[in-house]
Amino acid sequence: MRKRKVTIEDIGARIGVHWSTVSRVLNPATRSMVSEKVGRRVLETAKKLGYTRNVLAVGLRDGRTYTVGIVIPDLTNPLFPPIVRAIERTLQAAGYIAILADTDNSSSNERAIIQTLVSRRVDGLILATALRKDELIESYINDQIPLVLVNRTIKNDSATAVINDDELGIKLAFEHLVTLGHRKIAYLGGPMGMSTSYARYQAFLAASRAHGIPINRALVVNAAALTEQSGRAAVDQILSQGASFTAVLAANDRLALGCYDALHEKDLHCPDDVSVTGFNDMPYVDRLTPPLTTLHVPHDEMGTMAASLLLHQLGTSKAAAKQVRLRPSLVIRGSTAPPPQKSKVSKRKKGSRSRRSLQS
Amino acid sequence: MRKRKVTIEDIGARIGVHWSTVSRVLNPATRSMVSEKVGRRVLETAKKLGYTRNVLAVGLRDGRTYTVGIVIPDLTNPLFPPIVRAIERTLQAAGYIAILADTDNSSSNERAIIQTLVSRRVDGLILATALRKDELIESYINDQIPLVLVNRTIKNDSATAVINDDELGIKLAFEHLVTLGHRKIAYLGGPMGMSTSYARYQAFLAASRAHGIPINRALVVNAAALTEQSGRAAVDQILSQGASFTAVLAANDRLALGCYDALHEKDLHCPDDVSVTGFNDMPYVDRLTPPLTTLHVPHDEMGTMAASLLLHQLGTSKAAAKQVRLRPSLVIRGSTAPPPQKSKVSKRKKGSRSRRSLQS
DNA sequence: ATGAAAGCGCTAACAG
DNA sequence: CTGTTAGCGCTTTCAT
Repeated sequence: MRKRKVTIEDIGARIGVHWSTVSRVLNPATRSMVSEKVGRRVLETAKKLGYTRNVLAVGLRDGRTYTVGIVIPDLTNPLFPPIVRAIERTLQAAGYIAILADTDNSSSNERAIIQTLVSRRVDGLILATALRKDELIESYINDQIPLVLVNRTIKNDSATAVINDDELGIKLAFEHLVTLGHRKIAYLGGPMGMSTSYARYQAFLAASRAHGIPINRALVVNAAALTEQSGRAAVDQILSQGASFTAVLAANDRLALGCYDALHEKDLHCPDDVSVTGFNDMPYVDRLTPPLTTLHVPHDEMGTMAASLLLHQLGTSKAAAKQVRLRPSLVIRGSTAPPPQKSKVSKRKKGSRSRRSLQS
Repeated sequence: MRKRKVTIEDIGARIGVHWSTVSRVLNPATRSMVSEKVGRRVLETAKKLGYTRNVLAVGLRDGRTYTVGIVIPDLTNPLFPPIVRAIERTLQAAGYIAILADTDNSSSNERAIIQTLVSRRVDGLILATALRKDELIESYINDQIPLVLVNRTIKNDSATAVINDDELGIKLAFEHLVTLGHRKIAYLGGPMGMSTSYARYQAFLAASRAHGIPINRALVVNAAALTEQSGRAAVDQILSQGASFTAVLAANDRLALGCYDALHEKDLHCPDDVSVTGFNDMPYVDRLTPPLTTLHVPHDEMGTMAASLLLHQLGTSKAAAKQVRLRPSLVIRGSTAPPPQKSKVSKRKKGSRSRRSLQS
């Protein structure tokens, strides 16, 4: 920083040994090559002079930076901090550090950011930004850049990834609703370009079939973004179509929150009029009114696992792509209950009956 | 990464010019020294070969890494993501990147982490971990390490810092409560070792005096941590002492949440029985029941400002320590209301009257 | 306008 | 056991 840093040469000069000797002492692996007393003196003066090894020089020399880049869409999305934290912790324990970059949900940013990361010679990348069809990521895989995807993955399984078992999650939520007695279940999904949203949507369709519940297209919306705002808009849209439903299965907690808003505005009560489920178990959703029934995903484990997989790749030069799916668990809270005797939804709507016939 | 990266020497060899020429072309500042046509050819082949400049080598050579370290206590505390994000955005725009490190609220971790950061030759540090008496930070300041404190600061004003105007915040909250008619206001503070908690506590005392409200020690607790858990414990403690109050002024949103819990458990209703105010306006506190009245602090601006100040320090070699205080604004939501006609708090308690006499 | 070479701090291979 | 040296990739003087 400001004042010139002390180097191994400085400390060598100070006690009259060559800097290579100093280097040996300072390096655990080679410490044994040096005599006891010289070693001690080196260590002493190193401390006295306040020596800190220049990791850049080391990196330059042996082509590893012990640095990995973490790329996420948006740090203020409560989903990510726990993941990032776990990644970091794991990396730190292995002597690596993390450069965190936020793409602001823009893939043009993403390109530039990853470019920066690469030019800084990160040893590997952990990306939470994958799209199902993601040429950028595929090109990095082609370039043999060690890389692990987290939370979302790309279409073909060419990447190492740590994701949720989305099918299981939706299945659990669906079964929960059905067990409560729901048959008219609206689905609030996300952008089809994301593996999570896609898988959850497919799982919803599958679960409907499995339970012999015909799919009412008027009750299914895949929103353009996983935000409260688009969740709200989606529910408004469903409501405006007048088809009746007693539950909303949302593919994501934020969508579910948007659903809360839409219901609230229409004076519909959750869970008395409409049950709602989410996905992710974001921090603080247990403190909402009502507390959100949702799928808990093990964020910590997700981060830890992603970091471990990357570390593994960095160790063994050639590792096959590998997918890990973590099992979410259903957390039943206050937002789900048996359906009302008489559904309030679309009661006042004209034509709700004819719409309802779409169900078959 | 895996395959050897292409260097300026590679591209020079490819078109038969010396690498120093290539370097000149690639560097905007020296591009003009090179002939038009050579320049073009260099750029072309650079692109063709997929050249990415090795920032490590540059860093080693001219002693700057264009990297700054961000140290925060805990990324999963909703307070920090917005700040970190703003810091990052600002840094990125200036060609810097951020290494993020989480101390896990442990100052022994912190020491090691900053050590790591320093050994990686970060150009500067942004710390959100300051204690009022913080020898570690003081030593870094002595070492002339460019450094900016954010959110919290150290006792003497020797550090550059971006903090809240805590006094103003507490004053606003207090006035709000007084205006509603509250006179028996409990205070929920945090650890006195943190500048924020300290300042807010002092401000509470000052505000009480200013409004001629005697301080009832039984209504004032400075909790050991800024968590929901300790907030809850603190309110339990106040409640158990039996002194009556109609409002709780919490020094922090998480403490306020803990207060919600404690109240809820005792069947006390907010705001009908007890009003509650927080501080920070964390994400989602507007969605609680009741929505929390709190002090909004401009997290983005805080991050942006901190990054800018650091950037400034990195530019001009010698900058005087400078404090920036951002003004919080009161956001009135559903957790505050006029006091009840007859306070339910401590009604059932024996001896509450004698306790109350402590007020004078 | 371009080539040559020094040097940033470090590790490892090679010599004693 | 310890000293010498090359070289990681780059920028920048100094020559030409």
